[in-house]
Amino acid sequence: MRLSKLFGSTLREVPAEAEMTSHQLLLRAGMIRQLAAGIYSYLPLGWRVLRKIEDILREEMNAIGGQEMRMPSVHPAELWQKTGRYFEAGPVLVRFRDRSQRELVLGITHEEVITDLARREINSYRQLPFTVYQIQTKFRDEPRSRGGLVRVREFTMKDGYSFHADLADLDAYYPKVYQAYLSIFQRCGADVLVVEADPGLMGGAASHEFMLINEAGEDTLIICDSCGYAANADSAVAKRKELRKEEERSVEEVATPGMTTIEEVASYLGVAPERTLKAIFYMAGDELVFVTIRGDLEVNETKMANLLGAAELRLALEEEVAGAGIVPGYASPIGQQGKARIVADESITSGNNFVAGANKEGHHLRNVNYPRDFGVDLLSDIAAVQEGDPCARCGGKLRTTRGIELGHIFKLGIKYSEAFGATFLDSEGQSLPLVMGCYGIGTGRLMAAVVEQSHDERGIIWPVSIAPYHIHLIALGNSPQVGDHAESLYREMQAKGYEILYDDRDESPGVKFNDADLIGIPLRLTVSPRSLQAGGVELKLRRAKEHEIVPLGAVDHAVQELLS
RNA sequence: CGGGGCGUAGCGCAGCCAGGUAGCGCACUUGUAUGGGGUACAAGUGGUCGGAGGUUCAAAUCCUCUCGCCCCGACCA
Repeated sequence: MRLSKLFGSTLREVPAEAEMTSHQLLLRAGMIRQLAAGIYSYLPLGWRVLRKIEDILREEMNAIGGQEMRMPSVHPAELWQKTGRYFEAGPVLVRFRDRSQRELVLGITHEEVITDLARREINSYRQLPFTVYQIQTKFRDEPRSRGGLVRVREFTMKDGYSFHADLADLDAYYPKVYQAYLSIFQRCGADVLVVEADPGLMGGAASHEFMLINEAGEDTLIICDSCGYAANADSAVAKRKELRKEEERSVEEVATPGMTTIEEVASYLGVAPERTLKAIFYMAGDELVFVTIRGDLEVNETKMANLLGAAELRLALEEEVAGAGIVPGYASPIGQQGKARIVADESITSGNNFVAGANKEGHHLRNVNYPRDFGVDLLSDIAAVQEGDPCARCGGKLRTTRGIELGHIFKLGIKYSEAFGATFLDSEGQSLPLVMGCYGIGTGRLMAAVVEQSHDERGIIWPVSIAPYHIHLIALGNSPQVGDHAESLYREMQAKGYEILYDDRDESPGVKFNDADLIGIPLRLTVSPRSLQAGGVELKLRRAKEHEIVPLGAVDHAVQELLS
């Protein structure tokens, strides 16, 4: 490709809307352009990168038995109503009507469509197991897109689905996908950390996320350096600090005028925060939920939402709390049955003689004990893991970091097959639901992640595997000799099968070098009067500092060596 | 959805407070010179100032409404 003819140009200045490094570089290098919030065009250079990522995805998915197929992006709403996700998904799912008033949605993922297909196509255990996948456009009307390609509304996703006769077979297949994913990310040049994750709206028993460690990432990760435990903060668990149990004393009311926060109450009464019970109120849909947790801990809202099976969860307003007959700031878990659903973190069992609210303005209670003094509707682990907490597995110190989710794999189980009645007959003639797994990777986000990880102050540094071209050929000066050599080198390398971008523009050396560094093609060849005088062509790897001069006849060999 | 910021030429910005018929840098076009890290000089092209309404003799500038974009948070398959 001749740079003089390439559609899409490099930008000297950073567009004002770009904050994240990958966003800035992809825009500046002429790879992508924004059309609307979270909606991007891929220019020829960016598109080549994306297609190379797709090719790697295909190879790796095919290698584990995946069959590529393609499903539509517009779905009948009915399909989504069957699983209930029509309502659970909320405004992220775009809904509209066609000319005959049929309700339609834009697919945010394809469990519904594939399960509906499987229901029709699969009758017998003899057809199992199988895996299908597609590389297809999704539209999710995100509350907020951000960071260029990191979080967009329209995006391309590789989504795969496997179907099994039983859970054991899914369990046996799942690690193969896991390995294939590791291989995909490694080949694309993205260093990932696999973490245990929260399946969320997808449902199912277990899931793993493949995360790129990055400060600008949207997810908080919990990591144990001593045993290797790694989890998304939304599902991470830690060992709880057990408090010394004292002899249970009887409940005693104390005046705490104006003290409504744990810090105020604890210091006023001279007790440690972990010797108090915190009360937090949520609205799950339109139900008021009273959460009680040890004073030194925080609630993890994702764990909460999962526990309650709530699609929508938000902090309750003070009026909503007061309206239920509970005194905000002095709420007590005692005697609240019927006013709200009472949810407790397991930490309330880890100590006793707690300070809690008295449900009376300006008063708290000492020596509150569970279950002696109050009952709860649900008792579970809903505490957020914090930096420095002890690891649940080995007791080591947990640390937190941020990450970008590049891939997510789920053991779905029978959630969808049950909803659709997707069953098969086993060898004994018994009708059973199909057991499913699903596996997703966002291609554009992966592209952005590689840039996040692999760049310097001058621009992108593509790995050979997904670089838009292998070679960036630069001709300097306007001497006919240079021009002729560059032209014939361009043709020769093209004929040998190299993907080569030839900067044939009449630009100054500085412009050409800077553009080459910005675009980030792995190998740069320079032909100039100076290089010819030195004996040939200058070769330089984008990631290297030094260059070498190679005679014209030996370029092919040297290139082959450098690119492998 | 809550908080903050910004919409003026393809990109980056000034002008707005104190209304008077739009400017700078880069890019682009042409020419000359230059030719190893965004080269110099000269001459040019390009904008209904996001949109609508209002105030005024006069609106990029003041007022009202509206649309869009970014950042933080909420949310996140």
